[in-house]
Amino acid sequence: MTSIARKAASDRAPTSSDDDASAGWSRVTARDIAEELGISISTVSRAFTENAVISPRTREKVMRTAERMGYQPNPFARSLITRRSKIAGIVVADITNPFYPEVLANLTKRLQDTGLQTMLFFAGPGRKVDDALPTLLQYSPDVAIVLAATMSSEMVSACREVGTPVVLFNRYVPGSGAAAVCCDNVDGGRQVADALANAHHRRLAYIAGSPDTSTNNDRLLGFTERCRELGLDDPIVEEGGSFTYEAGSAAVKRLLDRRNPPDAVFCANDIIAIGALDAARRELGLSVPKELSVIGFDDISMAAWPSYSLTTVRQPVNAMIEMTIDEARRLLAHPQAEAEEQTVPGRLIRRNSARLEEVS
Amino acid sequence: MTSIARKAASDRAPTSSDDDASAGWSRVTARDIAEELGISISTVSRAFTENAVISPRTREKVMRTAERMGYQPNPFARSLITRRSKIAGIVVADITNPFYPEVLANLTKRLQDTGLQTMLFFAGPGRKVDDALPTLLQYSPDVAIVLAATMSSEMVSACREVGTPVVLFNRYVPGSGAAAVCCDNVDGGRQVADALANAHHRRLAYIAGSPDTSTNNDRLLGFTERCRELGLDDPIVEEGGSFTYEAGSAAVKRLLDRRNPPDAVFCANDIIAIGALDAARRELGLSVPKELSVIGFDDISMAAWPSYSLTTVRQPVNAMIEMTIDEARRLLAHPQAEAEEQTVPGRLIRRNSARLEEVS
DNA sequence: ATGAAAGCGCTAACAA
DNA sequence: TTGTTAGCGCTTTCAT
Repeated sequence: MTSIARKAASDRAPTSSDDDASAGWSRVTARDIAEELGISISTVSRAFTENAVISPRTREKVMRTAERMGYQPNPFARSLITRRSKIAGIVVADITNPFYPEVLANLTKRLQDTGLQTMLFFAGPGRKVDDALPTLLQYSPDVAIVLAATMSSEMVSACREVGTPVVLFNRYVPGSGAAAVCCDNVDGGRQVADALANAHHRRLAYIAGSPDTSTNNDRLLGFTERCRELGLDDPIVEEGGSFTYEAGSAAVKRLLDRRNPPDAVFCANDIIAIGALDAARRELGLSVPKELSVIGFDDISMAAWPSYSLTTVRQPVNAMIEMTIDEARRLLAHPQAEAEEQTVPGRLIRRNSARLEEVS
Repeated sequence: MTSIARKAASDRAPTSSDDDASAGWSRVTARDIAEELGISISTVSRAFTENAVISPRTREKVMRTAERMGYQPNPFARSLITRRSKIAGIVVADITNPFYPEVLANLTKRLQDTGLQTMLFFAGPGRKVDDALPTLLQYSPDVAIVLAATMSSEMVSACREVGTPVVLFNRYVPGSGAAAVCCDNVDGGRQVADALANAHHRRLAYIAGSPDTSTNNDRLLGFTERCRELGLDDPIVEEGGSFTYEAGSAAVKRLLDRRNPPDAVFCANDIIAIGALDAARRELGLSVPKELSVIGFDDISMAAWPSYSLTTVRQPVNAMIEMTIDEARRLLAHPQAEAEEQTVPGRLIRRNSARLEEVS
């Protein structure tokens, strides 16, 4: 059967049966282009391969007919051979924090710029990251990027064993073998302590987010550490339980219900801070920042909204994304390279939710 | 060369050269399982194929060794033959509106429940949906889902021609051949007009979002339509220009700057409404809802925050997601079926940003 | 119920 | 510079 006959046969419309579940129409393949041009399939392939030995003229010819006939190489067939899928698997845990949609969007865009497409997986309540990974690994992505979540060291090893490096974004698991890109959360906590101390706040509090997350712990660590260095009392730590508005709102009420309430609260992230700020103002009738200073972490776009004007530690998202991509590419190029845990400093953005000294 | 030898050869660790760019280690294949068990590759395949003729005992045996050896079928090789990728391509345009991250998350989860993995593409400023589609189509997804964006009819046809049905979420393009799932935006607008009229508001305004979006136009259409039916003046239409906080904030200021300012504004979505509400309260010193009623659309989680307590039309997100999935499956099963444009009614959620009559 | 063989669409040696 | 050949890992007739 000639290929044209084959094509015609498969080109026929699906049967008229309403139950027809045919997968649709046949696509244009390299073979079609080859036949159209009277050249070999390999040559067509070469036209689409960078650095392949092929005369510019033939390549040009191939590209034009490909364009005309609507041919695009089949990435599945290709990756079967090249053993590179050109796919990045992204696992997202917490999409309710507005910080992450933006990261996801920009990360995906930048990945796409470097020729990697994104397969998306959600972890979250009832869906552990570890559970999502077998499915992810089926697609042998060239890299797995995990946003705001951790995974077991065993899973990281499993990934590397099948050749998929893992990059954690905004989390780290020391000794796991996973690369990690984080804002310097410890330093961020310290910056806040410094700023608050300078402005003569003396009763400091910290509203925690999800326990056992490196972001939460490190921000608190730096904050406490610096308070001690400055000879201040340890901050009161109020467990929020999660990185949510409600957590912040409830926690600040408990905090201000104490005999000796704080005059400044540092919150584990912006959403908590906004919840705290709203509750302080509207439910407790406090004036912010006059009676209470509130500081967050992340600098999500809401933080700049006039009604919040939240003082916060800005995470250098774009830099972090670039580092993530660089690390991914590095690990891809050198599979047995050591995974690096990298950190970028954040910067305190002074707005109007905290009474701070003017910076000179 | 025996396959064991082949395997051993490819199993060797990458060379020690630091420049080594090998793609990693070889994975377990069906062949490995077959050899381990002394059966044929076909049988291994059958064990993983639902409704395949295979004895329960063999299947069980295969599954166990697969588990033990860490074998999972390669979806690329599989889809090369089956001509089904088990992939859903999702195109997202506007991730800054908090409505969509949640949709994306839940949609992806539900898709995954039905056995479809998600490939993610971002459109947006400078990246038209139409531009993202060729890449998307390369992966021959079983369905393309477009969130909050439109595409050209030609592109829709191109998709269907290669067997990929398109489902638009929260947009529609009549006559394009794309299926669509929307909240009933016209009806939502009408509900708002009714509620406002009942509460004796007389000077109504609408703050528009992105022009030329069906969501924006239909909400306004229903609102205006119903105002006329009720014998009210046409609402003042203030162009916001986009579905953003800043747009809402700026628009409401212009609106209240008029000689004869409105006593109620209906906003094209919640983010606009929140921007309007903040500006009205904090920049113009108005009391909401006493001096101005503000109503939004979507019911994002922020709308319920105490400081906003936004009255809004709730989109039945989960229902819409189910409909999207159902439509996708239907189109998949019957490739030549007519694409349907479906609509679900929204519901007005009465909170405290609008002065409305009590409902009986 | 199972195996052998063909081939999905492509790339990568190897020849020519 | 190009064509030929041999698969990548899998599913699917067709025999058995």
